[in-house]
Amino acid sequence: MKVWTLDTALQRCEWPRHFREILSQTILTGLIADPYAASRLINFSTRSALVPFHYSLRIFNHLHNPNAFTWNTIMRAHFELQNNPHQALTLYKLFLAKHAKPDNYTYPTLLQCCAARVSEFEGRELHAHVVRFGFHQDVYVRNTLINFYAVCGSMPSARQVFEESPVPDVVSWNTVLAGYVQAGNVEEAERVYRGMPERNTIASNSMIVLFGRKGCVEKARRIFDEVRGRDMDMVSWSAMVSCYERNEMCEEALVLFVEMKASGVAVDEIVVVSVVSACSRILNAEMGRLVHGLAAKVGVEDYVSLKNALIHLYSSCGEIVDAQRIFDDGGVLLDLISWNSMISGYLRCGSIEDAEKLFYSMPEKDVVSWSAMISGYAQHECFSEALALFQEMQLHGFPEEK
DNA sequence: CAGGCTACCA
Repeated sequence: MKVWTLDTALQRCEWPRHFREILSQTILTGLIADPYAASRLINFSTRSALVPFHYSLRIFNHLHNPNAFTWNTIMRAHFELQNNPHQALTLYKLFLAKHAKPDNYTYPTLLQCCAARVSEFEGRELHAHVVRFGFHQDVYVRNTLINFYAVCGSMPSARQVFEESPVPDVVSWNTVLAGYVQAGNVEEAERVYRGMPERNTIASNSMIVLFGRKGCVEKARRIFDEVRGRDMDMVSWSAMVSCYERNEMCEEALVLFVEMKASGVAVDEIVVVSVVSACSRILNAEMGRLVHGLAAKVGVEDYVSLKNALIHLYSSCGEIVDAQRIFDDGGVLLDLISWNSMISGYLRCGSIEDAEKLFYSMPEKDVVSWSAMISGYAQHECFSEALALFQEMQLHGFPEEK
């Protein structure tokens, strides 16, 4: 069996049984000992829904000399597929212990793991490894480093990596800009934006978001109109709609959304959430209902944030039955926010008992759940209940934010 | 053979 035969077989693999046959052929012919062939196999198995993750792991554990590609693949699978960045970093330690040589694809994955864990210490250590192994000139590595530092709130370090880039590309610029946007640093963000060799949609969208968060609606709109002349995308529209909504300019948000639809841009769940929120603010259940219908038409009804926005909308408009229907039909799609929204909704409508029932049957509560219930009691002049619950909260406690 | 940046909610 040759590697190209293996590749062809994998391309045609459609069933778990096929995969097991291919695997046994690879082992029987001894091809599995070829690191390149093994890497093809692992790459396929981690990406394919046909192969359970633990099965891929078992294959990996039996390989004698996996190459960097294979290690990268299995580390990335832990992060992206298993949502376990910690395990990816643990594997990296094993990787080094086996004296395997990392390549230029190794660090982007690992730095993303550190960013996901907001683990500044580990990331700085990786940065040192990047330099030691000579990958600090790689623009992908640099860009993930910039992003990592930005996520950890270390903009000076992010800036330094950026400044020291021999050849920053458009993603480098966008990443450092996004860092300042996330930090809410208007001055530096504007400086970076102005200093860019050329404007691009992603950078402009970031600026719209930043100005929206800072209440500079006119500035946001100016950027939006600039982008409009070049190339705008769904994100530009969503960012501008959200900017209006956040700054309580709900009419403008709705008008822009209508314009967006008319322009033929696809409507997705994210912009719909902003529009539903705008309807909540102005207590316009009828408009919200239309948007709800549109969401169903474009097939984004199951999106949990949309359900939450709709629960909020209907319960704010006194249409508690509609809110309740969304909650009751939500099933496993619901999250903590859904529960909190439904409890607040009941309380707004004066259904203290329904709120209580839900509160006590919650799978888990956070600080919002407790304070919603406590202030709900207080607003309905159930002062002794409010006080009792407050004391219970202090005894019980709640999990701290992440 | 694969990797980096932008939009939403209580």
